[in-house]
Amino acid sequence: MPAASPQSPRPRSGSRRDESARLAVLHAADDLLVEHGFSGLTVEAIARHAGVAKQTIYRWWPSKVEILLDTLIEDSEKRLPVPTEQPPTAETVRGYLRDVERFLTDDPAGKVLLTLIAQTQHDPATATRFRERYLGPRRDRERDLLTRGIAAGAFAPELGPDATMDALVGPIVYCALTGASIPAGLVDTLVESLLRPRPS
Amino acid sequence: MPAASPQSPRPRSGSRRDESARLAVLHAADDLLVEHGFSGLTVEAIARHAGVAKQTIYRWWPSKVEILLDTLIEDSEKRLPVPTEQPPTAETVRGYLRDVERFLTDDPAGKVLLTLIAQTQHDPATATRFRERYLGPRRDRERDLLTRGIAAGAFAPELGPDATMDALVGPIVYCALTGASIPAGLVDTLVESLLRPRPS
Amino acid sequence: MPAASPQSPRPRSGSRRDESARLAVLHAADDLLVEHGFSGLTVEAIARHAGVAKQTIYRWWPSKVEILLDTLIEDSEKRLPVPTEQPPTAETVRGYLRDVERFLTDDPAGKVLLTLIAQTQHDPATATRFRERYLGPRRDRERDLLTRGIAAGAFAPELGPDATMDALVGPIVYCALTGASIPAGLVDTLVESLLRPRPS
Amino acid sequence: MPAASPQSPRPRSGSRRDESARLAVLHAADDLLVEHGFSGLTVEAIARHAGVAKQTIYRWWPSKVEILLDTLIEDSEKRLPVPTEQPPTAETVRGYLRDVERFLTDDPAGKVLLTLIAQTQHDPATATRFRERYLGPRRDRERDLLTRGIAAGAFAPELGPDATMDALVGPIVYCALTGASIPAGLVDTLVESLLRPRPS
DNA sequence: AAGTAATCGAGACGGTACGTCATGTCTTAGC
DNA sequence: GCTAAGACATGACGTACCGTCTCGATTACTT
Repeated sequence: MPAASPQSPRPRSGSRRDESARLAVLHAADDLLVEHGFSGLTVEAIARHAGVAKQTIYRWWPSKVEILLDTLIEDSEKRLPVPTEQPPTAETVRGYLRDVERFLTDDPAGKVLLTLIAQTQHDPATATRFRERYLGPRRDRERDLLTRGIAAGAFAPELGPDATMDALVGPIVYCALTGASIPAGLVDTLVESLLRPRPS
Repeated sequence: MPAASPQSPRPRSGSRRDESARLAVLHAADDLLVEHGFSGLTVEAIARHAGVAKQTIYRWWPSKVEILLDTLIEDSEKRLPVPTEQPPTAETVRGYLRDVERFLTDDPAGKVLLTLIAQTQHDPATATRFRERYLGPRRDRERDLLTRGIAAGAFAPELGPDATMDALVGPIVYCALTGASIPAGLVDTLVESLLRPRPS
Repeated sequence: MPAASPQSPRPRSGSRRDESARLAVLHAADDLLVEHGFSGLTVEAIARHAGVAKQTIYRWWPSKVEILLDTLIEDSEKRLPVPTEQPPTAETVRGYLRDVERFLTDDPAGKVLLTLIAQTQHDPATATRFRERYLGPRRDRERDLLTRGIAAGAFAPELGPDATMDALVGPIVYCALTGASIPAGLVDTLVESLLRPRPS
Repeated sequence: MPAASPQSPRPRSGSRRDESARLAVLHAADDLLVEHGFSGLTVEAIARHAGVAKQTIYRWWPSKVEILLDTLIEDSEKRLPVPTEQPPTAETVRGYLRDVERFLTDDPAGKVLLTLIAQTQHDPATATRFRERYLGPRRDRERDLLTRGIAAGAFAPELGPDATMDALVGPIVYCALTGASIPAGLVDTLVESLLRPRPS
């Protein structure tokens, strides 16, 4: 559904930031990315699609990457939360990895994530912002998850928490990036082999 | 080193394809990618840098992605060959993974590989060509490597050869993509945990 | 003198059409035509010379021919008006023909006229536009001039007004096109022979 | 009819100039001019159309204008000869003017003539060559025609022979250039008014 | 008869200009 | 003060021709 419908034009806002314009932009960006890919995601197209002036976009976002970061952060807070159970078990981690798998393959927001990972390769500024606003904070919570599990004796990975997380998530992201379907049993085997759960 | 020096103009070749022009383009593309990133990699810049007419590029390459594919294929044949030892051992695979690590972190051609993986997320045509020309053939040889090792009893992974390869390579690529340094011990642990080498 | 001097950049105009850009383009086109001929009159050169973006030209003019038409119409309204005296005499027509002669040989805008006549031979679309915007309206006023003179009994041409006008103007244009100087007495003889003035 | 038919390729010529290639080029130029106008008359199109290599054209003609000059000269020698009757009468001149009218309006070669007149406005080199090779020689014969008629007492123009010729031919060319049909009675009136034939 | 030279087709080459598109900055005018 | 609208300079896109060049085959003059 297009963000801007002709029959109900968004009322002009006046002097404070227009929340409906903000949402229209985020949704338009999402729609365009899914429909036409990153190449079709031009600022002009977003503006047209959102029924918003280009300048309104440039006023609030320094680049279209930041728009995508905004949508990604909002969406993945909701649909890919890092588990906070106390204490976490191997099953907790396994569930999270399955969520990551589902997010990357089925959720439109997963496409945003993959697109941003891709864009970090093309532009160092994107890389920095992506780490600062998404990867870093998420990794903090992931690290905490593993650390608490280890402390509770739920599992005992050979590697440190960060390296373990890379080893667990890396294959899933890699399959998603290369367009391969995630092999059945991959997540289970990764958890068994790398996390080394302790029998409860 | 620039491919075209003003004082010694490349001799016009005549009616057959000009090999020196081809090399100048490949080197210019490589240089520009490393120096200025993918955004600085415009066809016009390549042409300027290589001392070549734009049309010469469009005559032989349908897009700048194909230029990068050409450089990647030539470079990774030379500097990242899939081992062909008979029979392969766990050590063979470990060595290959270390080569992948080195290729991605130290070799300029590694940047080309990461860039192309990224570009596949932005453009489906690139994804197809990248799989056809690079990923597919390489994966065939990698699968063969694992299959032969399993047959020889050198290792016994839980997963099938393709999934095992994804699980081994995925973390390395993921770290490279996110700009993280590859954790010490990662390769060793992956091999031990996922490949499950048999004592010889 | 170039239309755009670096030390005094044209102020950006904003959301309405930039009149100074329009004039800069018209003058640049004129200058380039006179200095370098029609071959030197590329859109890129006009843009460079006028200190204007190519897109600004394409936004307002569908082709460089329309630019020339604009300059021609503005200039020939000013410097080659069709006489409107009431009633016109043979002397009025003779004066107009001398103005045509002077316009074609001495005025820079005359070169624009000759260039456009030439371009109509190369491009049917130009021919149509040239007739619609220049030749037609002018011929209407010329026809009116002759018709009024005939009605007033000032002259009595054998041919109809249009044919008479062709017979009077044709030789002047032909000489200008072939680069020949207009022969002395040509205008007088044409008026005497073809217009057949009545003694007052 | 195309100059080069696929089923009967022109035999390669060998060491002397290939007459059939020359004719193929001239015909292709003519065809392309008539069909697609001067803009469609590119050297590459001529070469393609004539089944000839571009270099073959550049070997023998310095520019496409010279190709057109060649066709024009050959055609107008045949189909628009300057009368050589001794002595010429007013009727001779009238007949020649009618031939000019027919040539410009009905003959494909007339389009070549108009195109070249046009091109002289765009390129001074063309102007020079056109005068040297076409206009000059033809005017010499036209001048001779009038001079002989005057000497024989057949007519007595007010103006000199050159100016008279301009006054006679100018209107016809002007009408042809502007795409107007030549008005009925124009030629007759021009002859009567400007040539002033003497009763025999 | 062999060697030389000129011609031909084909087409690659370094260029210039084309007309289109998206970028990010700016101004105007309405709310 | 924010908005929609949109003009603007910039610069890359991919295409079409330009005029020069080199190739290998073909043919005719020269010795």
